[in-house]
Amino acid sequence: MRDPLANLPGYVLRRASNAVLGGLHQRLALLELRPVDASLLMILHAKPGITQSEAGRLLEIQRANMVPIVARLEARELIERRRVDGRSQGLYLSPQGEGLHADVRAQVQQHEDGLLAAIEPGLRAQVLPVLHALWSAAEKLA
Amino acid sequence: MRDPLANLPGYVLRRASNAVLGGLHQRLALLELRPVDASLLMILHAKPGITQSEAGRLLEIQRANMVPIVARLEARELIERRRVDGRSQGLYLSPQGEGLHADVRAQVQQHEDGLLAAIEPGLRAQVLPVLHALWSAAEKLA
DNA sequence: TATTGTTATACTCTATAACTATA
DNA sequence: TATAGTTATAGAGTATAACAATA
Repeated sequence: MRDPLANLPGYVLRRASNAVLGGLHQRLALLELRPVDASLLMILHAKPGITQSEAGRLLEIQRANMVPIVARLEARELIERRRVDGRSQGLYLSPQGEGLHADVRAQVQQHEDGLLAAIEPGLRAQVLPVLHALWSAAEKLA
Repeated sequence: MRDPLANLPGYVLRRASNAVLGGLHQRLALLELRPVDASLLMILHAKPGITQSEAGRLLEIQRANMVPIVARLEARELIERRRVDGRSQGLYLSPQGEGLHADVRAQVQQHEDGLLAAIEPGLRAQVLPVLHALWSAAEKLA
C-alpha cells in the first residue's frame, strides 16, 4: 500500500482539509488576506452589525483571539466598529470592505469551481452532504 | 441563515476536520499520544524500516519537524533507530511500540465507528470516496 | 453575576535557513 | 551535487487567566 493511512477517514479528512485550505490561502494572498480574515468579511457581509464576540462564537474563535483579527482589518479600514452599548460594538464592512468582499467571493467561487471540476461528476452532489454529516457527527460525539 | 458559510465546501471541510480531530485527540490523550505520534506508529507498523525523511514525506511533515516527534517516541522507547548507511537510519517499532500500536488501532477504530454510526447509513459509503476526491482535486490544482 | 473587549502569555504546529556528514 | 539528520529560529494558530467596564 502506498499510504497505509489512506483508509482512515479522519486522516484523509485532515489531509484533504490542509490541501484545500492551502489552495485557498494562495488565492487570498493575492488580496493580502488570510482565510480567517476572508471568513470574517463574509460573516460581516451576511450579518452586518454582529459583535466581535458573536462572530467569534460563529467561527469558533475565542474572544481573546478575535482581537488581533479585528484590529488588522480595522487598520486597513475594511471594517468599522459602532458602539451598541457600553461594552459591545457592532462590526460593519466599510465601503472598501464591501468592495474587497466582492473580490473574496469571486476568489472563493473560482477556487471551489476548480475543486469541483476535478471531482467525478457523480460525486459532486455528495460533497457538501458528506462534509456536513461528518461535522455534525463529530460535534455530537464531543 | 444560521451560518452564512455553511454552503462553502472548503469552510465546512475545515470545520469538520477540526471537529473530528478534536475527538481523536481526546481518545489518543488516554494513551499520552498526539495524533501525529499515532500516525507515525501506524506508518512504522505498516512500513518497518522506513527512514525519518521518508516518513516525513508520507505525512507531509518536513525533515526538521520530524526531529522532535521521533525523539519523543524514542525517549519513551516506543521506536528504535537502526543505521542503514552513514546518513540514514531505519525506524522500527519496539516491542512496547507494537503493543501501544494495538491500542492506537483500537482507539482509532472506535473513534471512526462512532463517527460513522452518527452518519445516515446511505451516506456512509460516500465518505471515503468524497474525501479522497477532495484531497486529490486540491493537490492537482496546487 | 455574567458578558464584552482587552492584555499578556504560553504552547503547539509549521516554515526556513544553515550546518555536518555522507552518498 | 544531492540527501539525511540536526539545530536554531520565526511565524502562525490556539488556549488560559486575569482585568476593567458594563449589563
